Amino acid sequence: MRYSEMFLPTGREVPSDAEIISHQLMIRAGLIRKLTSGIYSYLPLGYRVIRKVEQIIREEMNRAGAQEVFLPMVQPAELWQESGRWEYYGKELLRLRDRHDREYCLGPTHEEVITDLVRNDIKTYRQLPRNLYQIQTKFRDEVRPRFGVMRCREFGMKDAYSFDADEAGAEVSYEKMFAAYTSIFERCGLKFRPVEADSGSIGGKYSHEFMVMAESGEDAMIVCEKCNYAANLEKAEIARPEKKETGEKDKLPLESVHTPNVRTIEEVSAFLKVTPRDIVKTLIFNADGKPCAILIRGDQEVNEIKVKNYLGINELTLAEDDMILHATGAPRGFAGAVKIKTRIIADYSVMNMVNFVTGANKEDYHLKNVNIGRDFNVESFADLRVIEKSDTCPRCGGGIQFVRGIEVGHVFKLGTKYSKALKAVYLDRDGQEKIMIMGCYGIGVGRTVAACIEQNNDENGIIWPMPLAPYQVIITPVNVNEGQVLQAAEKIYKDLLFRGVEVILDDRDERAGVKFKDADLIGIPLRITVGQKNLAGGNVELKERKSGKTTIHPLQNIVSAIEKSIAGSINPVAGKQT
RNA sequence: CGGGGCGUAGCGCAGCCUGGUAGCGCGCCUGCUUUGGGAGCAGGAUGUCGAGUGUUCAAAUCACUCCGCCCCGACCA
Repeated sequence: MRYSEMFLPTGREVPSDAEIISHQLMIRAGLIRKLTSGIYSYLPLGYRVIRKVEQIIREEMNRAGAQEVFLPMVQPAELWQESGRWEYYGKELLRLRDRHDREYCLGPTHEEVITDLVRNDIKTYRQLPRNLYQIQTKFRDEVRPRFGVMRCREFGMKDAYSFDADEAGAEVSYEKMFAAYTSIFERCGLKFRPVEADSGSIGGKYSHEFMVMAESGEDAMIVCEKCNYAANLEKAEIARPEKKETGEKDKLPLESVHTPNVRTIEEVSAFLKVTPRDIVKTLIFNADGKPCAILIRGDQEVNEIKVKNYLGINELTLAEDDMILHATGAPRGFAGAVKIKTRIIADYSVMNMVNFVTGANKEDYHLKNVNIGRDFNVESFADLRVIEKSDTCPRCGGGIQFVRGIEVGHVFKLGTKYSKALKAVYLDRDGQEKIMIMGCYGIGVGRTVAACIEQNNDENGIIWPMPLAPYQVIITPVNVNEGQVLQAAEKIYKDLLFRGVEVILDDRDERAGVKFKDADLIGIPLRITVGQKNLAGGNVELKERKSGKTTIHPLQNIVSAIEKSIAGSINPVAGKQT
């Protein structure tokens, strides 16, 4: 493409509403423009990158045996009512009505549609397993879109769904997708890692998120320094400690202390001259409408997702004042496990505590020397807290590190959540009706592009890895008014086009500096500079965007040098297509 | 949904407090010079000042209402 004919508006100024580097660069390099909050247009350069990612996804999905479909974006309410998510999904689901006043939603994901499709046309185990995928625009009415295409409302996503006859088959499907995702992100040239994650509102048993490592990432995770355990902070497990028996004689007599207006952990520890580690924090939660007490050591934090999963409930919030009053008999700030009128679940952190401090369930009083077993009993001990720097790997006991990342892919084992609700059943070998086992697998396409920029940029702009680069080469004639220079550049341009290289010829009548700056900003991996000086010796200059290294090549060798460089930096599809 | 901020030329911003001719830089157009890292000089175009209502002789400026956008929080594949 000739630069002079391209729609490629680049900018020098950093847009005022772009916070993170990828957002700034995507606007400055003319990849995207915002239409309205959380909704973006992709310009030609940006769309080329999107298509590169999509193509890699297609190749790897096909190779894994998945088949591409294209599903509707507008979906009838009935289907969502059938799965129960019309009620459950909340405001993120954009609902609309047609001229007949019938209700629809814009698809934020496609479990319902795909399950409906499959249940109508798959009847026997002979037709299983199947894995169908699509690359579609999704709409989620995010509360707060931000970071450009990283968290937006309308976004491109690849979603795949697997249907299996049994658990063992579902496991195989999951493993295949896990492997395909690994190939996809490797081919994109990203530094990433799969981490164990909570499965969120999509539901299902367990899942892995594919995280692109980036400081600006919205997700926090921990990685083990020794083994390959890595997990989202929400999910990161904490090993059960060993139970130490305390002799009855070590338990000091229970004592009630007047603590006027002393409520928070900080206030209590200061008032009683103890550390937060000596206090057991009693949090009253509203668990699907019923109160539940969660005990945890005073210096630690409850992981609400763990609590939610442990209790197997839908909604968990900290209890309102009147629920606390009702459950404890005291206002907020004085809750304790002794004689409380709720279930009591304790985090492992309190399992071995002795002679600790708690609220007294009485206004302005706390208890000292409280002991489990003697003063109260807990229903069970469980892993309910947020992992901390001082914790160790739950698998191998090694040290852990806290890192941040961008979630670009997520693979779920859905089980029968949707197939059961929507009655996606088949007949097995024995003529028995069985429910299909599902899996679902997503990749954020736009987000992958943004994540790539987060990992590959410098003060001059984007540095595309070759597999995602919108163009592989840019030819920069230093001065288009010098006939020989332009002619030489045109010749190289035609030769490269002929060889199938994706190339831009910067034929604009601009000063060299402007062209260099633009070439760097839009991040084309290879730049051929054609200038009077080198040309006099029959040479041109090749500059690598990533390393900044320049090499001089005779005119007749430049095309082969380029082809060699490109071949060396594209990860081809391994193995044959199916 | 709660808190805060912003809306003035394509982009980045000043002007508003203290009402009276709408400005600056970049970009854009024309000409001349320049030509290996965002050139110089000269000339030029571009605005419902987010919208509406009110106060006033007079509103970008003051008041009220609405809309949009951004940030923090809550929420969230």
